[in-house]
Amino acid sequence: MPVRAPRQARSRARREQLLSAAASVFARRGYADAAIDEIAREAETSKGGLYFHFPGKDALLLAVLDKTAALLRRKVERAMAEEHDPVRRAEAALGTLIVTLGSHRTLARVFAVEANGAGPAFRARVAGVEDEFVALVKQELDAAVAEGAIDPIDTDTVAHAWVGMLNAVLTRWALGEDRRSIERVYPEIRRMLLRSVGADERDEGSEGSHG
Amino acid sequence: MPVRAPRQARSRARREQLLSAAASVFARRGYADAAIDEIAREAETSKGGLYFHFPGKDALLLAVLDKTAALLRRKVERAMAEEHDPVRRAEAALGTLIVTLGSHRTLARVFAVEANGAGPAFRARVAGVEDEFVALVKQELDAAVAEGAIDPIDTDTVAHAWVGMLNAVLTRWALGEDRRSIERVYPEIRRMLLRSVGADERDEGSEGSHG
Amino acid sequence: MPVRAPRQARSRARREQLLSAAASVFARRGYADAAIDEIAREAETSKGGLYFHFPGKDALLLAVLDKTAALLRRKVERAMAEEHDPVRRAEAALGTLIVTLGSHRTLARVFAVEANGAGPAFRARVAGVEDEFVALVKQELDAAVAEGAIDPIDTDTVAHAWVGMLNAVLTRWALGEDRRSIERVYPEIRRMLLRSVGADERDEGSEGSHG
Amino acid sequence: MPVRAPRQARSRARREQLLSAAASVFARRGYADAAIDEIAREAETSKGGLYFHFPGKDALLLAVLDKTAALLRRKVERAMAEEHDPVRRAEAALGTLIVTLGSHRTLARVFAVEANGAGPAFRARVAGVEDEFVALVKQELDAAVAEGAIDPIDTDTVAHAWVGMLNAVLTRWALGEDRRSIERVYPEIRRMLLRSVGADERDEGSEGSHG
DNA sequence: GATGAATGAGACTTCATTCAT
DNA sequence: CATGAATGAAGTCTCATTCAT
Repeated sequence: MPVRAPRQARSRARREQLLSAAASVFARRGYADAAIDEIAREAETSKGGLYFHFPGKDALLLAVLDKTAALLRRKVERAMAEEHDPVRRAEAALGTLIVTLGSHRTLARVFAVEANGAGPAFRARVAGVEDEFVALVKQELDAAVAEGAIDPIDTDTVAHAWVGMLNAVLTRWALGEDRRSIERVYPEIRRMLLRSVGADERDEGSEGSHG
Repeated sequence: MPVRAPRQARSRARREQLLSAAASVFARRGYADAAIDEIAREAETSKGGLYFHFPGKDALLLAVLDKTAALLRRKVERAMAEEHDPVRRAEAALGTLIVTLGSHRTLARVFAVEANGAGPAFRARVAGVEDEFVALVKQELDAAVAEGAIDPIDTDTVAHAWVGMLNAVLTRWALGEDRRSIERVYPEIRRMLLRSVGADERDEGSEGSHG
Repeated sequence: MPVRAPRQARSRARREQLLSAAASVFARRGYADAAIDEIAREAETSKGGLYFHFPGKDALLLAVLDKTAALLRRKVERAMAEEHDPVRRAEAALGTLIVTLGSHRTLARVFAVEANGAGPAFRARVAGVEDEFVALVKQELDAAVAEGAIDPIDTDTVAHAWVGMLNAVLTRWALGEDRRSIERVYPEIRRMLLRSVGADERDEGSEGSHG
Repeated sequence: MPVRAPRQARSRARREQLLSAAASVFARRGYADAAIDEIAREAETSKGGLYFHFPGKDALLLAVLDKTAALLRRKVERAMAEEHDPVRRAEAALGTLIVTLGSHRTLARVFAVEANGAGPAFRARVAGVEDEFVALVKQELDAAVAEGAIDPIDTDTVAHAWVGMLNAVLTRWALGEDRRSIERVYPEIRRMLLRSVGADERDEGSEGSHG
């Protein structure tokens, strides 16, 4: 079946084009003001073509969200696997989030901003992903507390707060209101976060391989 | 003209009704999905009546935002005036933000969530207000550093981070995804924040008068 | 309130205009091919104006159907009230149906043809009206049987058949495939129907006042 | 070319599959709401395949109509050939129509209902077929009048009325609003029709072989 | 012959805004 | 000041049809 493969490949490529165009338009105009027409045009296809691949505008946003989530998961997992110390693993997770979204401003904006203004279903999707990362962080904080590396704290609240703070930083940056490169700001943030749980931060120089 | 005063009063009352209805509908439906009709109905007036008081839907949201900002400013100023120690003043500002929005879920939601999904103009308005509070906090942190009360830090970044974290906490809560009362979570957050700048937190029992 | 009355009047007039335009377009194009745009244009208003009065295309058809049904009911009731003999009353009902729809080709077509091709909901509406008339006829046939005026028959089946035949005649005529005036054909049909139940048809000359 | 025959056979089989699927979907959804996709799926082929066999949706309906007409013609001719008495021949024609469509609810529905709501071209096709049967019936009625078997009547009108009534009965039944089996109702209808032309109906027991 | 991705015209519907009364 | 009917631009989505593979 020499026809199948190329067909599937083209189809998948179209899907990616559409997803990427959608992210771009959502980021530029906001979900509500994004026109299907514009997305189709930017993906160099037609409205009908778009609807062949996605059942509706909402599915498009959901797909962008899911794709972003998958990307984040992949990167974070890899980064955490390289560390063994709990605090460092937690910190690697957060740092990877920042670095990854920090290099995809479009995705960052859709993920951190537009999804929130687009209705409960989308918010829920993002919240679910956030919770995943909160759980990841909490797990490491628990381990760190257990082995006495940091002060005994309410790890759930702190994990939420850490992820929340990153979210806030990312949101600000994604909105273009923070001119400084996000990577430049992060070290100070990290120092703050570590200090907030009484973690020792002597030997940070050795890592810097997020992303 | 003895008629003037009551007329003005009625007019102002209408305005308030409309503002309150708008906040309520924006919070419930989101800005994009909020119908002018529904706002008018909830304010017990007509579409035409609404347009007499506000030139458009956007003006309505902007007005809600401004009203909320004024409320926050008022409360925060008052709370800060009661404290003299820089760290405590900073902390009073943040606590007041939390307590105030924490008791106006509707406003919190419009301010922290919907305004962000509604377009650049609205975001800018909110960002401006946030910056005010960042500046306020930074000013106190600078003073605290100067008098050696806390570690020497990048006060700008930390101020942003603090306000950002509060924003994240508020957003989460406003979206109804955090079941716990916001006041219950805040003490742990505050402890974290103070610790993150190396502030001493011995004597917290003495204050509790935010709001 | 000198404003109220004229406003309501104008509103009602618009509604009628729209209903009439809808009937006309539905008859001309068929329900599926009727464009809201065309109906609005023919009613000399705008698409939005139409949607202010009717929630959707379906409601428009339903309203036309209901209006037609009401018209038929009114006329038939009046005609039956003028007769006292059961067979004549039954016959008056059918004759009025014919004469009334026979002078409103547009309504006839919408009622007898388009409603059937437009989906179950519409069909059901028409079927309900048909059943009303079947019941009316059956009731008179039962009376006629009871007093020995006609042969003992399955009055239910016959009533259905009578109404069905009229429907068939009307449909044909409404579709424009029967060039003869419908009133011209009806006498022969009536004779047939009466004969089909063994009714005596001596003195028909005295009546002719349907309509 | 030994390949020709099987190829043609396969092609014809496809056509039949498509026709049958089309009838089924038209009956289920109505012509306007029937999706080419669904027809193709039900025929276990693809959209492109369908378009190879039929130039368009309309051709599909027309073909279903023609097929149905051919079926009816065949059955009616056969049934009429078995009778010699004019009235009986007329009656055989009608009875066969009822019995045949009565055992093909799908075809009945497409033929008697959907074709009417689908536009002039389709209506005309059905009307043409109806006229054929009207002519057939009229011819027999004329003969019956000529030999004095029935009253002198307007045979054209009566023939139209007879066919019309059958049509009404079939329509009702096809729409599923008449729960009784159509064969069960027919005898009473037939009695009515015969009586309506003054035909004697003593010896009905001998026939029952329509279909 | 078959497939299914792509097209694009056109449909319905929504809704912020206007304005005569 | 208020009302609510009217406007019309803009948007999402459907689907018969085409065509490269």
